[in-house]
Amino acid sequence: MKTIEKSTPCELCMSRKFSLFSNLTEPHLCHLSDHKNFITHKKGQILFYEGTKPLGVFCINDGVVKVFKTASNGKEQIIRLAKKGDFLGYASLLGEESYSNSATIVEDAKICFVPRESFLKVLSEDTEFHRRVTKALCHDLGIMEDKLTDATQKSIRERLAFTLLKLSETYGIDGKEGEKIDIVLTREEIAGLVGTATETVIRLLSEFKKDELIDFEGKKILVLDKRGLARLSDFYG
Amino acid sequence: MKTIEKSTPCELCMSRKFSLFSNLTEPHLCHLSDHKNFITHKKGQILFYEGTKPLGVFCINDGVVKVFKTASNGKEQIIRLAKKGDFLGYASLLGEESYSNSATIVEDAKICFVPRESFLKVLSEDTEFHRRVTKALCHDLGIMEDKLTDATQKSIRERLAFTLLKLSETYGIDGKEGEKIDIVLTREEIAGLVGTATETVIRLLSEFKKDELIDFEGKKILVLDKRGLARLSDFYG
DNA sequence: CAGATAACATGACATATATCACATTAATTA
DNA sequence: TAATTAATGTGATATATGTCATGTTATCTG
Repeated sequence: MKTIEKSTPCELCMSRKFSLFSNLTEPHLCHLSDHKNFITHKKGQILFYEGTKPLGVFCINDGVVKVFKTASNGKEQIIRLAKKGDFLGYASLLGEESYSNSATIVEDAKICFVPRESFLKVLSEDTEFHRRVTKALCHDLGIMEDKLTDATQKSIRERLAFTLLKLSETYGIDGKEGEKIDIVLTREEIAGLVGTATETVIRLLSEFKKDELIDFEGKKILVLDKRGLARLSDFYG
Repeated sequence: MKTIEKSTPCELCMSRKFSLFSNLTEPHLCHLSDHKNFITHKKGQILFYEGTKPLGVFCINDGVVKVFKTASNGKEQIIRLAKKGDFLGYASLLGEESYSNSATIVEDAKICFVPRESFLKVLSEDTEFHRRVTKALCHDLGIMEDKLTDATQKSIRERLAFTLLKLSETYGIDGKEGEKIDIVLTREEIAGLVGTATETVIRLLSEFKKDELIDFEGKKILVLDKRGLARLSDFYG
C-alpha cells in the first residue's frame, strides 16, 4: 500500500519554501534529509489515529489530508484540511500527548515523516525555528477560537457558505465560469467540515445552486457568486 | 478604578507555583518582579479588547477572568475562564497578532502585567520555559478541538450538563448538599460558555433542578448528581 | 461486466432551540 | 428609599435542522 521511494532531499524540496522548515540551516536540512522517510499515500489511507502516540511529525509535500475528530455520535468533525507545506502531528508531539485527532488522505499525497528525535533536535538547536513553531501554534489557536464562535453562533447555512468561500480561497482556480474549488470532497466530508448532517449539506448545496451562488462540475464545486456567499455567511455583522 | 499596589515579588508568589512561571531561575524571577505591574481589578472591568495590540502578558494572581469573542450577532462566546496561575494574552503576543479575543473580570482579581520585553527576554533565555509555553499552547489547541467538536455534534442540553461538570471540577467545593460551584456567573455568561441563548440556559437549568441534578444556593449552583449530569452530557458514547 | 458498495438525492416528520414579548425579582444608584 | 437598571423567569411561536426511510446514480471490485 504505502510506497517508500527515493525522494527530493529537504534542501531542494519546493514545498518546504512555504512551510515552517523554510529557514533552516544547511546542516539541519541535511540532518532532516538523512532521517526523514518519504511515503506516497493513496486516498483513504490513514496517517494516524486519535489516541495513539506521535512518533514524529508529518510534512506534506503534496496532496490533501483531513484532520478530524470522531464525535461520540460517530460523525467526523474535520478540524482542518492540510495541504502542501503543512505540518501534521506536531501539536500532539510537542504537547507530549497522544494524538488528539486522526488524519486520513483526501487526495493522493506525498508525505515526509520526520522522526521525533530529529524534529526535537532541530527545535532545540534552532531557537528561531522554535519561535516560528510557537507563532504557528498561536495562530492556529486564534483560528480555533473563530471556528468555535462560528459553530455556536452561526446557522448551518451561514457556515456552509463560509466554508465554500474558505475552500475557494485555498483550492480555487479561476475558470471562465467562476472559480472552481479544485478538490474532491464528498457531501459527507463537507458536512464534517461544517459540522452538520450530510443531508443538510446536500439540500443547502442544491439551494445554493438554485440561487446561482454555485454550480457543480463533475464532483467539484464552482463558486459563481462570492459576494452572495459572503452576504449569506454573515461576513459583515 | 484600577489600583496599583505594592505586591508580592514573583519569587515569593504562591500562585506562580501552578503557573508556567513555576520553574524560572532566580535572576529571571527578579527581572520579572522588577518590571511587572500589579493591579487590582474589580468585577466587570476590562483587561483587553479584541483587535488591540498586546503589550505584554497578564498573569492572574487571584480572581476569575473571562476570555471571550463577540460574535457578529452581538453575543459573547466565552473561550475560557481563567483563574489563579493562568496566563492571558500570550498567544496573541507570541502569534504577533492583535488580540483574538477580549477579557473582562468575572470575580475581583489581582493580576500582574508582565511587559512584552520582559516576557520575551525570559522566553528567549530560558529554553525550558519556552518549551513549557509551547507545550501549554499545544494542550490548549487540543482542548479547542474538543470544544469545536462538542459544539457541532452535541445538543445544548448535553453541552450545558458538560459545562456544569467542568465548572464543578474547577470551582467545586464540597458541602453537605452536593458540590457547590463557587463562582458567580449570570445565566447570560453560562449561555456564553455553552454557546446558546440565555433563555435556553434558564429553562434547562430549571429542568435540571426539577430532575434533582442540581440545586441553587443564592447565585451559585449546587451539583447534586454528577453521574446524572455525566449521563446527560453523553460522556460515554 | 455483474454485483456490491458508496455517494447522492428527496420526502416526511419530529423537535430542540432561537426569538420576541412581557412579567417579576434582585441589585444598583441617585 | 425611591427610581433605574440588570437579571431571571415564563409563555407563545416559528423554523432550521436532525433523523429515518427509501430510491437513484455513480463508483469500485472481483
